Amino acid sequence: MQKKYILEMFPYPSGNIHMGHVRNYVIGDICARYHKLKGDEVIHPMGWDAFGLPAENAAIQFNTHPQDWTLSNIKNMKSQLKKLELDLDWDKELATCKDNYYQYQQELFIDLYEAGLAYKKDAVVNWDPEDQTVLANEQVIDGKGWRTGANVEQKVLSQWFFKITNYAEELLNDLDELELWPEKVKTMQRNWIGKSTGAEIKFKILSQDDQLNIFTTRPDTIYGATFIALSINHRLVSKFVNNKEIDDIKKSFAEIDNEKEKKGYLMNIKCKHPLLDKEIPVYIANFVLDNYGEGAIFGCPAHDERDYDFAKKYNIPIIKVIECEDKDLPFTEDGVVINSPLLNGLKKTEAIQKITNYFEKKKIGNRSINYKLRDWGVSRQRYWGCPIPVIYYEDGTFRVLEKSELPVLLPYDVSLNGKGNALLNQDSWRKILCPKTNKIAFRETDTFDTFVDSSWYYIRFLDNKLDKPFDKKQVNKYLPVDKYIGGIEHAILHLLYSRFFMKALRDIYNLNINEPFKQLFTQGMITHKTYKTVNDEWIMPREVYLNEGKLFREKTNEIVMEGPSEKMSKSKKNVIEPDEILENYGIDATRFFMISDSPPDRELEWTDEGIQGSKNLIRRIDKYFKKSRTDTKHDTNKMIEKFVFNIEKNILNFSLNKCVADIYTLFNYLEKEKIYLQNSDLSKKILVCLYPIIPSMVLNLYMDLFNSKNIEKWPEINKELLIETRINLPIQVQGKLITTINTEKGYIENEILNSIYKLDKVKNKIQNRKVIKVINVQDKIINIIVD
RNA sequence: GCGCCAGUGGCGGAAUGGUAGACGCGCUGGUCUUAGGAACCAGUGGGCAACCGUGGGGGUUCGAGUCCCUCCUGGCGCACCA
Repeated sequence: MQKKYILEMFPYPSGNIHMGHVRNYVIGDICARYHKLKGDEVIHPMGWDAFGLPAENAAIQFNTHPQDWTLSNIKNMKSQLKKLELDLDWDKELATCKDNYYQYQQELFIDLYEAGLAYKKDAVVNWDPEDQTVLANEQVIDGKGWRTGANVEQKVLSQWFFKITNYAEELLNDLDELELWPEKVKTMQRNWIGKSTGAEIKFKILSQDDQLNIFTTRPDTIYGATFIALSINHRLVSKFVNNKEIDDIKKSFAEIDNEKEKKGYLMNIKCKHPLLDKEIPVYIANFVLDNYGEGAIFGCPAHDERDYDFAKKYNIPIIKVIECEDKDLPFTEDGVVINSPLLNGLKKTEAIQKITNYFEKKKIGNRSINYKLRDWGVSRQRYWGCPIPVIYYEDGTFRVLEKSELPVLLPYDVSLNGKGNALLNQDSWRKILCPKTNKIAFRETDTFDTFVDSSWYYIRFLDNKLDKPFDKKQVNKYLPVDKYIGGIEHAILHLLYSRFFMKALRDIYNLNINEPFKQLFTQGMITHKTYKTVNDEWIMPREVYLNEGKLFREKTNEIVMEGPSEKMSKSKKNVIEPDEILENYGIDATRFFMISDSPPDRELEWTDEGIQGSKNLIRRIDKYFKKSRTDTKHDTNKMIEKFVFNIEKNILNFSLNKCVADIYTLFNYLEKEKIYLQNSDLSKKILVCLYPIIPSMVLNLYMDLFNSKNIEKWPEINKELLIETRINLPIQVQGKLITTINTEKGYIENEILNSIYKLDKVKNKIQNRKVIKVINVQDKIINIIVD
């Protein structure tokens, strides 16, 4: 028996499922049911990504407790999922907020710490002022918090980090082996990891016993270096500039739009050019990133756009070291090196090689690889998360707890006021007597980023009752997840963190698994038309009615304007509630529509006509099987074999919209020819194929027709039946279609040509021109070329 | 700016280099009547036609929606990454 681990991204228990969940889980459910019919050992679990801020916010707003709020949401959403009749392994259910999940996460943290993959350091971090917590780099989008949209501030805090950078190279390289991942997601991850190769060059600081390390991808332009620029947070800035000045500079940077304007301050130190007898000025500049390389650059204005802008503004010399016209400056393309004693006449790649070798020989630099990827900051200053199992002593030292001291349970009795971390004020929980040292100690009050929770839940699903995080044998047997289905919004965050976790756990536990998700499928969003009144008020689609070609709002009769179809959102009032749809159209029609109108990886527009069409088809199928059997001369074996073949192929490719087309085609044919199969074996075959898609009605029909609810195995395909013996052969003249003829496969070219030449359409086309060539692609096409 | 993906009827979308538009929605005409959010039948890329049609222009090929070059448009992602 083959194992198939089919997983949909588990939901955050916000209260209600939405149509996006429905689409996601229906796609997964179709796969899971198909594989079960094939006789595979299917794992198809579901759980809850249950820690996180909305619970705290809701608790304050509704005067409840995050735990109560979360658990009641889970209860409600579970009952909604049950209504969708998903074939899930509910005995594997887990919720990350329960101690039988998160205590094992604390164990994993201890493992990571001992393996050197978790560490604590002071760091400049992204602070979300609205959520009052730190965010990882991945969670800051365009300078704003990914959840709140608030402008992120920079703060220095002592934080826990996971050493994801240790795996940068592997995370990058292994993307190549993920053949069943969308190229788009892989590209995004590659960009995020951001590998660049180049050199690190040492610049001596004149009349100081200190030096600068500068990373560059263009060591070939070193002779054109005319300035150095540092980030305001660079080590040497605090060494040579006093705090007041630093603050002033920071303020001046804060006042301008740093993306549009370049600003710099000349420092009173100078560097020596590594190859020339020349002094280079050092600036503090707003455009130097402090978290890339060492936060320092050398500027070669002639061949870099930023450096050029900066040099123009501050009258810094511009020295050409690659041959080009003055008007082309800054010239960033490949060219012949000039003004560079060691490199003149070389092209870019040769020059890079030569100069880097020279640096290494002279010990003034070396080859270097840089990644944009930073270590993952996992501390969050929030109550509703997994406690980090660490204690601090009064002298400022800390100790990571031992596994025997776990679990560190989250206290229930806290007072939440929305200001800061509630755990900080819980001295009864926070303050302990350390059993090892008998000293007073304080628990870590930061909790884990919830992305830590979701980085290993697919492992815990394998056995949610185990008294350790997971069982090695089971992991080796059942991972990776064969099909992982979810939204593309997790392309970087969750999917990169999970890949890191899998690799880290592999190394710690000596597992055989390199990648957590063998195949990734990203389903598209569901969109719906939006409507607004002339006063810019969003209104619900169901309030709108059409009269004489114009749209009006019910009750008020205001004129309504139709907007574009957009992602369903409460603020735009274009949301469709799953519960309502299930009630009005039924489970099968709802499932059907989820796969009908678009390929699953593209947007699906919600339309009333669409869901109604699905319902009509359901009714039609039902009626079809209830018609009494007719004797017929038709041989439907071939037709149905083809149907089985197509459905199988299309389920395996996630081309579920084509399954819908296959179903229509089949029933169109059967009804047109009035072939009613009722309780025959052929009916059985059809129903088995329909079962993954519309299980509810298939079960009922199966019961009616065969007096059983045991759906048979997926039919073996008889390949001989798929072979067509007659074909419609297209006939072309000069590559253009003239006609088609119906003929036996395996015709003899000369024979068939004789009859083709007699066809009026062909004769008219050829007239008395000479046939110079005939291209016969056997059983495919015949193309006659005349002069 | 860089990267990725896409552009096919009124709309959603099908097409291993070999009959473009499967299938659905919508629309048109008709049938039926238990007047329905129903069902059934016929039609539906453009053009009177020869023919023309897959964003535009080139190319490869007997043959291009599909491959190559180039441009345009749209979406997504990244973005002062040294």
